[in-house]
Amino acid sequence: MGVQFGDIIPKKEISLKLLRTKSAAIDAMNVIYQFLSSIRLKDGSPLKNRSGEITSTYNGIFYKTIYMLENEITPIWVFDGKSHDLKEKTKEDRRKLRQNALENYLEAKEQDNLENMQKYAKRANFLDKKTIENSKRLLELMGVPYINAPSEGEAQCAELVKSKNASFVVSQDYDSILYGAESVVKNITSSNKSLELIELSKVLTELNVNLLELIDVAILIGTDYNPGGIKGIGPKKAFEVVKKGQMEKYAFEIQNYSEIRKIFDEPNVITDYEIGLKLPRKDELIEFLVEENDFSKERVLPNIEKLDLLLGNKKSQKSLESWF
DNA sequence: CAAGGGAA
DNA sequence: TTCCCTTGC
Repeated sequence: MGVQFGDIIPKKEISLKLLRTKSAAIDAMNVIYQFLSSIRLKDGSPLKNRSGEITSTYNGIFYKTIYMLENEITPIWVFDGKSHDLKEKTKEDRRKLRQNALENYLEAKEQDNLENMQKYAKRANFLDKKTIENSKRLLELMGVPYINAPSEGEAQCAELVKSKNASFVVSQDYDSILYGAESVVKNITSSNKSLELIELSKVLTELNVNLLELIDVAILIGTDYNPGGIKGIGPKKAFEVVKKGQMEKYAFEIQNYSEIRKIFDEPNVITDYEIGLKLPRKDELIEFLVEENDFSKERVLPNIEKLDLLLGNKKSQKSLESWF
């Protein structure tokens, strides 16, 4: 979900072309949940293989990866590790929301209410361990790198940008900038929706704060580690408080304030990882998609060939990561 | 969400 | 060619 900065954070529209030749650190969980809620049949049910296991996720990863490579963007998928203890409440809240949605879905189903079935099915996304493991396996077979973050994926994505192993983060949330990522891109899709670029340095200069102050703003509004933030304080007031140097007045009201600040300021990340592209393992890929998960062979084969071609060309060229 | 096919 | 809509598993 992330911090609700609202309209306060400056962003700009960009074209896909601007991202050409760059590497993207993808906040995998964020994107996978999007796949799960949007890749659906008419009745709102997700795609499944013959055993009833959900395959929308694999569909999304497969086609989005190819789409990015086609546009000369190198994806690096970053998966969450173990979340911080302080996130428990947020996780529990989300579980409840999903459970609620599931109950609403079942009720709509009983009433044969297709519209509500679609609506609630999209919110009742339960992701199991096996789906995550298989997602990683799929990327491996495709020859595309992924990283297991020790903790938050968004923090690891930010590390990749900071170390210039990626140029930007792909996520629908802004949180990566709090971890110090210079660039976050929202809405990388093939639809007409415009791409949105958020640049940390622009955010800081335009709002006239430093990163630590921005983190304080986020904590006042509410983060995953202190959901809800301080009652009565939204984005606008939060900036006022921080700019007037009044953070101390509120800090004591926030449980674990300094610990939360540290999560963003000194994120738990790794710096030793493998991000090279390989050639796809075609036969195993066909086996995974077609045999195990019932993708249509007719549709998958040309895409595997495309992937092979794209990666074959790409492996030789290495570009230095930076803007402009 | 992206691909694919048909309409514009 | 571009747009729109349906399908995918």
